[in-house]
Amino acid sequence: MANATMHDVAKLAGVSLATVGRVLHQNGYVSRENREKVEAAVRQLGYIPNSAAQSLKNSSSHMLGHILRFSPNLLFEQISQEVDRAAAQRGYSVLSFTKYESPGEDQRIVTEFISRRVEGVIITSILNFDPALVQKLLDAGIPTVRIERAPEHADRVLVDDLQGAREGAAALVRAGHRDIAYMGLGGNAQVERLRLEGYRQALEEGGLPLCPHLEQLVEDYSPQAGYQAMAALWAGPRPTAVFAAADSLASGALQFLYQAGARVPQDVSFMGYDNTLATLLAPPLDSVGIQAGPMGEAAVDLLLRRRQHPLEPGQPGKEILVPTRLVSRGTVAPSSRLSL
Amino acid sequence: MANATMHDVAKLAGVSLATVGRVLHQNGYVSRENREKVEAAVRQLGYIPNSAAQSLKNSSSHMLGHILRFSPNLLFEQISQEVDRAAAQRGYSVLSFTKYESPGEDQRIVTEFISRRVEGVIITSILNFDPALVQKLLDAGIPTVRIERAPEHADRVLVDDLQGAREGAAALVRAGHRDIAYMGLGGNAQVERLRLEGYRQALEEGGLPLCPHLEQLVEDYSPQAGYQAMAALWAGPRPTAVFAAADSLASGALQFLYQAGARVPQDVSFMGYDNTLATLLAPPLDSVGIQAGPMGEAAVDLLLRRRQHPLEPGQPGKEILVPTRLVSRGTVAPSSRLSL
DNA sequence: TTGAAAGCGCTAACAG
DNA sequence: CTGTTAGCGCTTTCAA
Repeated sequence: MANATMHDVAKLAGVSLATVGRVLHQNGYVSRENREKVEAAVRQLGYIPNSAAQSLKNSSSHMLGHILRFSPNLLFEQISQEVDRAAAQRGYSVLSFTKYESPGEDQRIVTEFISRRVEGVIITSILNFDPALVQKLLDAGIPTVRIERAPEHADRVLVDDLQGAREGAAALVRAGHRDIAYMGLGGNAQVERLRLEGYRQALEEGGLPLCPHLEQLVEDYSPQAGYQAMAALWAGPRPTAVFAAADSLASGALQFLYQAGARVPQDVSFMGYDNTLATLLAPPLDSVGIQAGPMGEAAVDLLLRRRQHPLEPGQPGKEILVPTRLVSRGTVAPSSRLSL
Repeated sequence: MANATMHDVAKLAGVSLATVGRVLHQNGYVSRENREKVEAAVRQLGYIPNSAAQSLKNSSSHMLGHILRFSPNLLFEQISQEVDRAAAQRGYSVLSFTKYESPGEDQRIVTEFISRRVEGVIITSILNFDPALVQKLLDAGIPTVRIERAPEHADRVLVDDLQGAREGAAALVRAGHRDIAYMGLGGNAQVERLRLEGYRQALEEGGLPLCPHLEQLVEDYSPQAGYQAMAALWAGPRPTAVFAAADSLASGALQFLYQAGARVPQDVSFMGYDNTLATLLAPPLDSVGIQAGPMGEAAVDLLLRRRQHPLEPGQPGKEILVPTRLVSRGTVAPSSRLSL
């Protein structure tokens, strides 16, 4: 029942603990004969090292921690997968916690990470994660990296939202649209500011005026918010194209258009953002893709590299900017509205 | 930098290790005076126990393992969240692995679980997970529970798919539809058999004939498959209602209908299954909801209970059937086709 | 009511 | 080339 230990292996092979250790770690000299005896014993017993003992001895757990929050789109789930995969490839396992809004939650998670002696922590898209607790991790010698929403001073992996949004809106401009609406989150968090700014830059670069009534700023990324925003746009002077700063908003916007009987792209062109739900919607949407794979890899690498060169207090953190990738599926059509 | 140990606490408090232990575990007798000294020292040092040492000593890791596979819908992500949450509430952390199809993957994951001495493993919706490896877990004294796809003999948490599908199709029957199509996965895995069977039962109970050409069996749960299935249905004698055995299939079906210019529910009523994407689609879909919360809880509880009463070899595993919950959003309309 | 001490399984320095 | 040994940090028995 209980697992075999190195001791059992040594006894069965008729050698000492140290010899077993040498074979297992392939270091030091071991006679061919003993090596084979040990290998046979390992196989026969199905010996698997006890990682608690290893952790204790080496003070290294080979685990990373990941904190994220549930969200209405699939992006964080994707990032979670990719973080796990990247970690696995580097011999690490990931302890994930989904943060819920319950008092003491942050505290509990951080304590758990410290207790488990994780070797790094990834915080995905939670700007306000209690800074004192992040500091507590750093004090415990645990490097921390942020994905997507991050304070300036932290190590972080960000989406190139300015460029991404610019590219998304530019595609609409290039198709000849002049009345291009934007829907996205309000507030002045960096992510939202950059997406809006990218949209505006694209319009200006296309020689188009910015119309406040075409900028719908909503309160959250729910489909409902997208629905409302689209309803508002449809009531006023109608745009011929819409750029939604998240596929989840696009989802709601399409629900409104469906109900209103307007068709995409015949009646209005559409561009989404993040490329998570895009393939699931009707019609499948053009969307500015966020690349979860590279982000997960970058985060894990940054963390592991910090083990050699810890972030000195006061030093600015390292920022890795991951480019977006626009995917076209036919919801951007040439503008049919006469422009002269 | 490195964390304080019990030793540090003892020294600072001027007592022995054993006394610190007593305070920490609230057992044994400790004088009020010493208790307060220890508590003060713990606070001052920010002492957090090293769980590797605890695991080693207690041979119990307070971790569970979870294996799941990436899927095109959101169900498994939901289950993953709920498993994590249920485990956290019971003082356990979860080590999750997403299984990719790469050789040696199963082996690697199981070895990792045994090495970490997880106290139970949840396998979500992977019927063919190498049985020899599951046996290896059991041999190592690690109980295992399956979610959604499970061999008969295993402890398992299943969706009541027969009842769920019956209820979903029955809603269409009640609305007066006589030509109700089904789209779902072929093959004879239990999940798929039961959903199809539920659909058929509902039709029979409504006195409707079963028409083979209305049963579209596809190869996978992708939107593309749903699209194709809907195209096939739309080409033949058209149904007035469609029951999709997964929201991801519904997603593709709606894409086809959108393109074909048919409207839901005016031209065809629609019922989805699993209720994951339903709120994101246009129009938001009626769907038979799978309850990830109760499933996650049941799985964790089953696992933890097995620590007291291990599953004897030969004994049949325990099965927990979680009911579905139909959610209406207006895509089932009365049939307009004359029935007499 | 308290402390000393053994040992969980593993690693690695040291002595042969 | 091989074996002995001292811990890593914690729990718990035993003796005081």
